[in-house]
Amino acid sequence: MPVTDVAIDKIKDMIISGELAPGDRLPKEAELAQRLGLSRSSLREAVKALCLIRVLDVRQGDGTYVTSLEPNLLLDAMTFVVDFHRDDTVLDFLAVRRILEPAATALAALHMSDDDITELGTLLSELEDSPTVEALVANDLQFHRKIADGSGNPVLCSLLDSLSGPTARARIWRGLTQEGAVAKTREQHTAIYEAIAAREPELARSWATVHVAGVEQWLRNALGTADDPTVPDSDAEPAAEAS
Amino acid sequence: MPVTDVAIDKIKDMIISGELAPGDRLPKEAELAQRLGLSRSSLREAVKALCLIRVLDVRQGDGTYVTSLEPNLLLDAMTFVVDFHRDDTVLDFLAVRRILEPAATALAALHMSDDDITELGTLLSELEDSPTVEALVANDLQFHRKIADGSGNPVLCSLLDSLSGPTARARIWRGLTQEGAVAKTREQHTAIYEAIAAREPELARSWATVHVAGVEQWLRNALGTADDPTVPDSDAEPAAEAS
DNA sequence: GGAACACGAAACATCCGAGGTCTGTTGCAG
DNA sequence: CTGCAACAGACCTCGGATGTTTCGTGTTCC
Repeated sequence: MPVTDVAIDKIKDMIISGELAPGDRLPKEAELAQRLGLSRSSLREAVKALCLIRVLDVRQGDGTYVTSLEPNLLLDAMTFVVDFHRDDTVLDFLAVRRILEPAATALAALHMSDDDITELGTLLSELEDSPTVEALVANDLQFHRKIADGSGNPVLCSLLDSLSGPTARARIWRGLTQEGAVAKTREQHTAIYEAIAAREPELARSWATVHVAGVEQWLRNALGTADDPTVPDSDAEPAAEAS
Repeated sequence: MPVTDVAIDKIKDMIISGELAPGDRLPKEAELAQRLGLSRSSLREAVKALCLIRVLDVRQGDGTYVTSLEPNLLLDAMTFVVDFHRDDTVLDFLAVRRILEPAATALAALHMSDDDITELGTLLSELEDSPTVEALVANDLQFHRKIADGSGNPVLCSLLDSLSGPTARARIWRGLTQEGAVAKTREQHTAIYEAIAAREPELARSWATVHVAGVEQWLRNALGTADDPTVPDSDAEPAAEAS
């Protein structure tokens, strides 16, 4: 195993074992390199990798620190990963979102504060009648994020946020607007909001299901998949991971 | 922005734009470094970071390649991230699993092949009466993974796999065995299996819910949280990241 | 003729040392 | 006490030298 990977594991262990707590500062490059038994160059590779997944945070002129390690921070790094996926796997991501979003919406109907619900309503009314695509995407993102946040579970919130990354969503919206489905989507958003405001978790869940399923259905058609929407290819699925 | 981060974005864009397809080989270090306008050292940091999240795969003596970019590969990197979380956030992860697992189980009842269901049953019968903790964890992991795989959605499968990482699960099992809950868990596993075999998605979903909720309940008590199980701390959540 | 071995080229792994840039602190002047 | 300037510490970037691994090629032996 390359020394860099060893260094990554060592640093990981130092954090998990508690030797390095969130917010702690790491020894300086030269010192840590000597302690782990490798050169500064190799150590920097390890640090950079841990930086990408938001475990470490380096500040030039200051030092290298362990981040807060909060779920939202670490899960946010997943957005980076989701960006790599192509159109043919977007449906799989959307299917997961179809599971999580209704659950989050139902939780939000139970746990959201009255103030947050008011803000949710404001968000809806802020949208103009003929918004730009950018405004639509931004508003849609905020709306769903606020609900996810209202579920009270930071992991669930971050996961949902990552699943429908800006990239994928922008592309979807671009297509939706071309078919004039904006009004329909807005109606559903309003219905979700009202269900949450009425503290009706099951109603909110149902509307969320309808909402996501609608997007899924549209996307499925747009991608040219004429299969039964409820039955993904079960037999046609090759056994991967063979080797 | 550091040149290394720029390089990461550049490489990312090359992949997303299709200039580099899955399985493609990157130009050699020196060449790519010159093309991106940085030194080999800095480029190596970028490559190492992309390597950690399984986007690139470097083989010494051969070259650097783009991985298959399949969901399971990329989501597997999340296991690394989950490892960093402490006990106080385990409940949040478990809550998400409580949402996903029943859905996956229901899907499995619909889509799993007869052969796979047979294997699932074999898995259950393979477990001895007084298994070691290691055997229990391994068996439990395989059981749930096989169901997740049977959902037909690779994203859902990988996500579930990451959520209940070996570390957290091992710790949970260690505790469960101490209270003699093994028999109960096995009964639930059997019930889930039978529901899937009977092609009863709703029954399978319910058993899965019961199963995960049981673990959640036990863990909540073990952690000493006497709060209302259905209401996470919504108001008590401090606004971190202030600075 | 085919297979095993030896050699060499290509590419990554690791290290080193020098110069640059940014940040936080310290000390002085107002 | 406040504001500015110089200083030291820490990370950033670079380019080259050397080691290690892999793959392809050509040769030799059976």
